[in-house]
Amino acid sequence: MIRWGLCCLFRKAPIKFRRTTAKYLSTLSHVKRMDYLSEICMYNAKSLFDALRFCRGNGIYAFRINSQILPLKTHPQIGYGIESLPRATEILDLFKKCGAYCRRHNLRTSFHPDQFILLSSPDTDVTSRSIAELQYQAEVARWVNADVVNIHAGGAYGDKAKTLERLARRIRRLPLTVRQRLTLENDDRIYTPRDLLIVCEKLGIPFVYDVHHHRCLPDGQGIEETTDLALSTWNREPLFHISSPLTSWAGPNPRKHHDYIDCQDFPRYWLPLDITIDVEAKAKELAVFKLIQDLGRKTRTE
DNA sequence: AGCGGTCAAGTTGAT
DNA sequence: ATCAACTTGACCGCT
Repeated sequence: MIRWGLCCLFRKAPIKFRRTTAKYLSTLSHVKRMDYLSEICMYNAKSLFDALRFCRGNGIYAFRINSQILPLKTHPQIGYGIESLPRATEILDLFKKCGAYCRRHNLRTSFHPDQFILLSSPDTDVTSRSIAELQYQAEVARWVNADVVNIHAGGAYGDKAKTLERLARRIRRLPLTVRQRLTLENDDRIYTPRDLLIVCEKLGIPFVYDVHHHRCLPDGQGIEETTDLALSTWNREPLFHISSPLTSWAGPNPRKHHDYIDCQDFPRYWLPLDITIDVEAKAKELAVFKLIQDLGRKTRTE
């Protein structure tokens, strides 16, 4: 059975997550700043519970948690520890309640730190900030029982092979809480599945296969072969990504995501697999519903 | 109440 | 050398 995954937000369901900016926070006194952050973190923890309840009620059993769930947690100037927020225990308990809910109802959660999180950079300031961010996301992952913190390999820095070696070294040295959850995903500009599968196999890190990125940046290996190789890197339920191009595959920028998934883009080979598939589409939960429906209709009429 | 400018971060590639 | 793209809604502050 496929476990369908929703990414971070909702199009129609009235569930929102709040954020703030470093600029605004820096205009507040320390006390006011901590109060404000506490309020947002509390709100987000409650929203996460709402999100999980919505997903469970609608047949969506995987949910990707936004990196900003605790906004600006590792910002170099205004970063903070959860324990220094007012009502920290209440916030923590809410997150742990989300974790218990996931365990009880077989929901899977994951994190996907964004493009600035780079373990492969030659700049050690960049990597140490990235490691701090990964530690924060892994910490929240522990509270909510998330088993994936998924990143890309980063830039080429003029030499992909050297960069991948540097990446492997940094991954080996990560704290266990991070490394146990870390996964690598192919991107649409630089690192293909073929590049990353080698690293993943070598390090025992699972590979998140994004077939849309693979189509944007092919490597001569087919979808079926890549799927099999990706599956073999997982010591738990595999996680894959699907999306469709905004305009068309022939258009100027097929990398941009569409509101929905064109079920022609969905690899038939994936249909019988026991995997999680995150649906990366701008119509969010509506896109998940539509894809499930379209695939059902299609397979019935064939 | 509504709208517009703005938002932590790095890297690449177009100009 | 500079700057948009990547991705992206939600925030604050001003009208």
